[in-house]
Amino acid sequence: MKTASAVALPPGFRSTFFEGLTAPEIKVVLAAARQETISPHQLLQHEGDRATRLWLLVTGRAAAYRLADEGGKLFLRWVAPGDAFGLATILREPARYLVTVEAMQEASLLAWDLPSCRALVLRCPSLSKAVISVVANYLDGVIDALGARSFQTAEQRIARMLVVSARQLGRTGREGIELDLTNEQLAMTAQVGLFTATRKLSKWQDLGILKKYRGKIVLPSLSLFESIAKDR
Amino acid sequence: MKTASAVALPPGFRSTFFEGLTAPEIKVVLAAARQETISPHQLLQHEGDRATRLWLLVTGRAAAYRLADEGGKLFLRWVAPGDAFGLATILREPARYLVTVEAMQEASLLAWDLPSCRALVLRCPSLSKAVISVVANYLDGVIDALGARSFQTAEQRIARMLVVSARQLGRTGREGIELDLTNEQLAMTAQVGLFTATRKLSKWQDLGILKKYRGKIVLPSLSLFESIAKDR
DNA sequence: CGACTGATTGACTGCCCTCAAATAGGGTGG
DNA sequence: CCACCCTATTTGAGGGCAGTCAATCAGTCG
Repeated sequence: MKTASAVALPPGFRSTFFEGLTAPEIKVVLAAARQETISPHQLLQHEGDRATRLWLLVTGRAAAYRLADEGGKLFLRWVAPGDAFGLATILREPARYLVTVEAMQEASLLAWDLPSCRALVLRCPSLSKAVISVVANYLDGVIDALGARSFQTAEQRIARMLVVSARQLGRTGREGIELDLTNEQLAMTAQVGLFTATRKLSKWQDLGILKKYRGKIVLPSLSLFESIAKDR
Repeated sequence: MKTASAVALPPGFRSTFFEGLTAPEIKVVLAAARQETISPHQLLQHEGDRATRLWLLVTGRAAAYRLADEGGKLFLRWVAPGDAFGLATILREPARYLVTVEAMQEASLLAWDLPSCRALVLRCPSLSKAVISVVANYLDGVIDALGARSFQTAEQRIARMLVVSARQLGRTGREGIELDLTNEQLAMTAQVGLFTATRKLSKWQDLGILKKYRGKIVLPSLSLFESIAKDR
């Protein structure tokens, strides 16, 4: 039986969110989804708001962060295609979003509203486990970030963030992995001052281990930065 | 029908882990538990090990941390009576503990092994939601810690940790809230050098807003430290 | 009364943040 | 095609928070 809203996924689309679900379960989940589109700088969810939507990013890019008291943003992680968020929607009644998620590029996503989530969680018992998996993953990532912030130097954190970002949103170009990041964005994600980030990048460019363009960084080799991030 | 191992809980024992479960469900869960005891400095779980046990702390105190590369410990949170951990055990097969949990005092706990967890999760659908709640809670706490590390001064972090610790493991004495913490422990939990912690505590003692003894801190008023932690 | 662990204080160092000012890239409109 | 603007980037100088080292003191327990 066909559903009225046939969801179109890009060929080869994979999501860890679906791992652990059976094929029929995935079909049921997809059938309940609505497809949406969003523009850069728009908020997908705002921390503290009531959780009424579960999302799965299909294409594009978003960032999850928490707002600090004085207007600062505490970057938490990139949201890449295949990543789910708004998971608080699964919980029982009084659930609120933990973080704010903002689109960085034109993005398309799947969305499930509150009634759909409640229905799905009853029909697919594995769904809860999938959610636990994803949340545990986020937790792991944030703990890593905390460790980096506590035990690593600014240089190491920047190198680490280059590696992490490259894996999540890097394109493979002819000179190496291309990253669409401004110095300011990199600084924010690596928990480092803007000027510190600029200095380190300049130094690395002088050393010839990366190339910089306006709003773009090209890394010929990731392993170099992996060792900078770990060592010492 | 009575179970062979009747679990004895202290009067008035409450756990957020049980919120959202119905009374019969709680009974089923408790019936499957084994009661255990552990001594200070013993590890309840070790990060990276296969998750084979789900725990609920009944009495005593434990600490969750992650081991850094060079032997350092990244403190994550206190584990107080009513707190559950080892939640990775609920997940499907290849689950590993995310963090290390160490008993700080003589502690008694409830434990569920892998088969019990699998059985329980089938019998109690709400159990998964309870686990998600708890993990989300941990995530929230770690994000807070990351924000503190990024945006707050050493002094603010120490004040914050005094408040957090007082809430979780403070006793009410005649002079105020008593905390069994050494300077070194406080420094570790607040992500601050030992000497920095000592200096701030001395300063506060000179100001008369707290009293120190060997291995013990007494806070007449929490709100003072709340404002120190937030302000600026 | 030793021995050990925890606490204290001072002096020094250094990483990294802040501020100021100038430069360069890339797109737009005339 | 060029002038212009806005934003991203670069570089230098300075300063402060807090971490490190060293040495001493104090409390507790055997």
